[in-house]
Amino acid sequence: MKLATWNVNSLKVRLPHVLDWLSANQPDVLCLQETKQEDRMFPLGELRQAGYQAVFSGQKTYNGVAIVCKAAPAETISGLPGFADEQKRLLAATVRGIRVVCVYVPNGQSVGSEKYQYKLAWLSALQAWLKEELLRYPKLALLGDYNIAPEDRDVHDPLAWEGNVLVSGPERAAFRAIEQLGLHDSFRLFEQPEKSYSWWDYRMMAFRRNMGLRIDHILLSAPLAKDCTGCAIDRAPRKLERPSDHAPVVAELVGETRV
DNA sequence: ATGGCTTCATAGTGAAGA
Repeated sequence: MKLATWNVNSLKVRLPHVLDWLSANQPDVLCLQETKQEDRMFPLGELRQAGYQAVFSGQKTYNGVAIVCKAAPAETISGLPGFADEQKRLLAATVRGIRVVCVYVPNGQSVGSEKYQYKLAWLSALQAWLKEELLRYPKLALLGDYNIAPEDRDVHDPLAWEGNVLVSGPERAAFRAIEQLGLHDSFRLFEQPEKSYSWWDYRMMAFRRNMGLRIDHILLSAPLAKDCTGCAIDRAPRKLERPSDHAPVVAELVGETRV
């Protein structure tokens, strides 16, 4: 069982990359963020031809999430229950007995801004909802672009980034609060290369210089974490022409998890 | 260097991302 997440920064532009990546990697589930596409434009036909089904919640220009999967998705919900929000940032579906939650956490713009407050409020609502969702679905995976680098080792230059949005204390505290629900950062269950990142700025040749942040994560509840055999960031698509600024993250689970 | 790219909505630039 292979679970993956990828912020594609426009599914319209990145569809060829996504189709190639699906074909080469054959994940069971791929969560997408920043599809930036209304639902009526979603490329369901192309994905079906590649052997995938999908649920999606999109909008024009900004945000937008999708869960692409081989098996049928069930019990789909979109949006954070109890949190009024125009922005399409959350999608949950049950796939082969696993509750898959796909999130595009707000960026926050800058510490102290209105968008930063919205980010913290959103994360707080997410945490509260997850607490309930975990009671209903003990096998839960939370995948997405968290827009939080949890630790200094997830930041290429911690000093330069100190206190900045994506690394600030309150954001990291929100990340830890979610972990404390019993969700494990699958990437850190294993030994990893130094300076592992999932996002690099388009500017300054940041990718070539590996000036990145690890802000895309796959968190697993205990019953899934114990079956997790590996987690890796796939830098290959970031090297392509016209890449997304994010790389896919993949977690592998042993065994056939069924309802 | 408070920018550097990239995308989108637009039709010349501006917002937003991270």
